[in-house]
Amino acid sequence: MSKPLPSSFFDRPTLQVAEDLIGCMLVRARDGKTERYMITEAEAYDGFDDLASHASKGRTPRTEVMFGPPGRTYIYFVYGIHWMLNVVTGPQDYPSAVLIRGIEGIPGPARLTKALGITKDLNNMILSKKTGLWIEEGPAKISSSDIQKTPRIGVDYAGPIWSKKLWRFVLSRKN
DNA sequence: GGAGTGATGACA
DNA sequence: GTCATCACTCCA
Repeated sequence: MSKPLPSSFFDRPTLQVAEDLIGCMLVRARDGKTERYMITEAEAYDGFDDLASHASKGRTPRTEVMFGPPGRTYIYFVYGIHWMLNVVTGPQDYPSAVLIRGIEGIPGPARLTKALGITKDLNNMILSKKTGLWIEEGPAKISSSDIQKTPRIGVDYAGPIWSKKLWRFVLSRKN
């Protein structure tokens, strides 16, 4: 099988990484089993000025991970209930990440973390087999015409400029 | 449509 | 220390 994507994959512009992640396989290894799911939905959070990004508030203990090196996990807790899985992108000291919003069979960012048993324990970890969580190339190259670009979800508070950016990527197979 | 839930950051 | 806010999901 294919190998985990190297950190160099994530050391690129965030939007490009987000789009390329569509169709890749999210792999979770635990309890002696390895599960693979195709990524079907992802969102980009990019830079200091993106008001929808936690990093726009500056460098804090929570957002520190987003400023770190690419290819790591950024996992945080929201609404007192849900875990979110992000992958850090871009260079060191530049805050950016891609939120994995959905995988095949499990739409919804909080549902997939629940299904895969992803919690704070996996925050700020390198995506690798050692971690038990990584991403591989997908079985088929996804054509850009099969990827929809839409506004991000749940970020109206960020104002019209940032909430309207088409930084959400969704796989839409056409048959 | 609205509740639930607790970490986080802002302010003092 | 307090307070408001939240990158969501579920049930009505």
